[in-house]
Amino acid sequence: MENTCTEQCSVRGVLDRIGDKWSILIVITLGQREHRFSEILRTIPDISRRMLTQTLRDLERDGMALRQVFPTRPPSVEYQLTDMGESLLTPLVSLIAWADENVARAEQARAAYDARSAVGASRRL
Amino acid sequence: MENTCTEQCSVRGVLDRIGDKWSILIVITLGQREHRFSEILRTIPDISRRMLTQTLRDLERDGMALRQVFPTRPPSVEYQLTDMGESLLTPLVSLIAWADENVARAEQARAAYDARSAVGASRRL
DNA sequence: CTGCATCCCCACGGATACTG
DNA sequence: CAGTATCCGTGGGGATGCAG
Repeated sequence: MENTCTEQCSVRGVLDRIGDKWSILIVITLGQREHRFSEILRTIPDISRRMLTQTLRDLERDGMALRQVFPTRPPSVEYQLTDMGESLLTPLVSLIAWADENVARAEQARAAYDARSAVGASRRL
Repeated sequence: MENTCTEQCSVRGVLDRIGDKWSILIVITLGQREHRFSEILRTIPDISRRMLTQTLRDLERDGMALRQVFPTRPPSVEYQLTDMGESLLTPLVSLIAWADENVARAEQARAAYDARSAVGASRRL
């Protein structure tokens, strides 16, 4: 099984779209229920309005999210996942599960590695 | 279920580590079998030696990959996944599967969206 | 409230050349 | 072969201000 384009291309395509800093967080947020613009802003405290708008547009463009404007005063906008967006939740949940199970181990590995490197560095002085 | 730290934190941690441009591709490559440095270089044609080294180091640091040096002339180095690295393959495969099933739909959605936008833009002239 | 425009910074990562 | 070192461009994304 050569991976030069079988797996690689599809993952890369997906990663280029949802592999950015915010897309997945937004998908997960909308996965819980529909949200208004400022609700997402509050749920993901460190995203800027600029990036939220932009990422939401991209998700909409890719058919992952739906944007629904209510002509109230002041106007309100609801965002929700499309079917495709919902379906992304499944693999995402696997990833989250993996993350929960492995963060600790990764952190230990990292600490151990850094400890080793520090020793090496001091030897080199 | 509030997500302000239940899901978000763990995903963010993972994403910050493997969400970069190359990590996942390398994990997938090593998932097929162990590889030497230049083998990976050939499998992922557009990665630079600089980034390959760096990403490999990070994966090693996080306990995802193993680095094994053979003192031959010239020296050779084998990289392989650790158990943790292997375990990441599972959620990754889900993601790849999702990607394969949905790239087409996403592309259509994107084209449709762009077509709509183009119309809107010309109306605005 | 929602969202677009502008300015600006910095770190991600490419190209290249050098070492063990 | 497997890196390391340096230099440098690009663009992702933050801050801010304005508009419907």
